[in-house]
Amino acid sequence: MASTSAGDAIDLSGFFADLVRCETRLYNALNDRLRERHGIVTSQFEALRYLRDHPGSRVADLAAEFAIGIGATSKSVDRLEKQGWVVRQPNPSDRRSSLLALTNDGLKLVDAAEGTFTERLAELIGDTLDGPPMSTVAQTLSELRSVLERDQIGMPTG
Amino acid sequence: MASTSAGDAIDLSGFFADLVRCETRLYNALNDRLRERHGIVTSQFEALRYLRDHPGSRVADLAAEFAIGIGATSKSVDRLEKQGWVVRQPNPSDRRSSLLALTNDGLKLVDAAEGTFTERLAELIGDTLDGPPMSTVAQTLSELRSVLERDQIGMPTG
DNA sequence: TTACACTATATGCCGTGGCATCTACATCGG
DNA sequence: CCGATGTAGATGCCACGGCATATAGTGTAA
Repeated sequence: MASTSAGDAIDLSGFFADLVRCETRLYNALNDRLRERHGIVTSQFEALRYLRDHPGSRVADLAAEFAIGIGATSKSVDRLEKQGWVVRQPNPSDRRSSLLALTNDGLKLVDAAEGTFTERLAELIGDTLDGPPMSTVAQTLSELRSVLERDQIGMPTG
Repeated sequence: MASTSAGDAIDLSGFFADLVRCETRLYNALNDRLRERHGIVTSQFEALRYLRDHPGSRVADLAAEFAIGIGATSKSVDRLEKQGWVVRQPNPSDRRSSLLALTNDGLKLVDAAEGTFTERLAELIGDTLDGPPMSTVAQTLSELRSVLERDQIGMPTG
């Protein structure tokens, strides 16, 4: 009687624990490598990469992408700006907000860090989990993410 | 030529992004509900549940479970102790460390919060993703977690 | 144009984690 | 038993996010 069409109810707590623990350890491991080689951490790399790939974004766009608060995002941009990797440019169509852009240094940094990031990620999971099961996981997480984003689940207040 | 035996190389960066974003949003959503109903956040719930299920644990055991530093864990235990949910008991076999135990209040709290946690988690993912794909995801993440833990990947220094 | 409601984001205070450091205790070789 | 080395965890300083609040700037309607 194993494996009904709906699947025997999954241990959601266990699943969640595994999800969080994988995320924590991968994030930590990537932080170590990125800090060592480029002096940034994963969250900074992700922000810079997002800005490279989405020119003209505003603070609110970053916040929505990463599901962190607007305030936190603003401070995070302050720090990137202080390092000279990002600039706030006046937004001609709304003076309340700024358009964010990478500097040349910022661009060089992301491009360099991307190699490190990808390589380390492959070491961490590419070599270990491969093939069909991994595809399923990737696709399922992608769907779950879409649903969570569609329903605005887990967006911080500020 | 789709679907070779190793699977066409997965976009690891995309997978990682989905993993992190799902984790963030689920964690935030659970935080909101737990804070509202029990005045704790997910990390505290997880710590209390671990202590309930692993009596006699030490600070280092918590740190290893959650892949956070010993120092951070010590401070986290301070806060739980200050709330009256946990006590440090002298460890008869090693006076450098303490054995951690839940108080009665702590036990009542975890048991109550567990219902909220499980229920909210089911709302968030149980209803959305069900059946075989989800099983595969759960099992694969569980394996990935085991490998990361076996190799001590992503353990903070302090 | 003036008032009012709304929106984008900046800022302050707090909780929490990383990392470095310090201390007490444990352990091992002699 | 003694000194050297190792280990558990406590603590200080910093980075960073949540949340509440403050400040501009925008849009709308009278």
